[in-house]
Amino acid sequence: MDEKSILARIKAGGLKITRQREVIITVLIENKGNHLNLEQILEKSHIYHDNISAATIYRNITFLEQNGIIKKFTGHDKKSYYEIEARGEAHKHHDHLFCVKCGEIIEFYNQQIEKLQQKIARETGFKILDHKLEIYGECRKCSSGE
Amino acid sequence: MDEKSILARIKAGGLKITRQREVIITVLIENKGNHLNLEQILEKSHIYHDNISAATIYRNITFLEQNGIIKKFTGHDKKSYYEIEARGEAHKHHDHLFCVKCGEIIEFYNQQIEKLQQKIARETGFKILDHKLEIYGECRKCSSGE
DNA sequence: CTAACTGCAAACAGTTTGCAGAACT
DNA sequence: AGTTCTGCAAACTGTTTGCAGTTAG
Repeated sequence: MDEKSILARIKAGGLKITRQREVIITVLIENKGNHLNLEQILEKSHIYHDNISAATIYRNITFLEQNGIIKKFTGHDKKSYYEIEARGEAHKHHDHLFCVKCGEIIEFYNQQIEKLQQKIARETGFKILDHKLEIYGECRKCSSGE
Repeated sequence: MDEKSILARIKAGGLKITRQREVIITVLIENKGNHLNLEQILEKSHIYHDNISAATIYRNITFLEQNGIIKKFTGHDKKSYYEIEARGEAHKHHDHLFCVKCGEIIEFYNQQIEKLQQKIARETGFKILDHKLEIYGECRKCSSGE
């Protein structure tokens, strides 16, 4: 999903294109594949625009999340992290490995795990809306030489 | 893990057995398999003891968590939930299904998913320390009749 | 022009902490 | 007695909200 179509989506929602919104989206796209918390978004946004407040970021992110443009998750540190959805039409869900030493976050996708979840849901009579698999450990770098 | 051995563990740590600690542990054991947040622990504790404060519960829970006696996780509602570890020696990890409508939490365990995670870790050079799989959806009751 | 948006500061919710008194051993 | 623990209230942190002024369309 590129900036243009996100802005189009915003307009379609009867909302306005503001400098702040553009900047936030730019920052998220530039960091596609990363996972940013408020501070980080704030910091990076200031490169493009002097004064963007936390409130504005939260408000915009809420909209983006509700429209499936970004995905939010809560880290061990109780902060929320945001990540832009790379998906085209085929929504390719992915999960995360967190390195507890250096903080690196690695994405992965495993079809079999996704399928097993569907199986569990069937057995339990559960209708899956979403899921989140987080693995914590040490990445290659940290567990070898440090 | 029963109340007796938990209390023994506390003593071994050079700590004292207080009425509040006993009550908290009793409550957690009575609700083995459930997942309680602060309010719930507080409420259930008052059945046994008039005046237990939130601070005391947090402080004790921190100790219990650090000693692997209970497990904590953060719900979508940003509250922390606690659950006593049922494990004997063979630590049987389990994961959770959350009903977004009624709030019910169902546990499950799937050996294949655990194995696939190990496989992913191998491929990524990652050393797994812990993991968490949370599935959100509607439980049987809520998705049928309501 | 006017409805939506923003920054600010105050409000919130969950959790943590300092302190003086209470309780375990 | 001496140390650890507790309740209380105040402090903290991340997030949300009300408001008056600003801006996009």
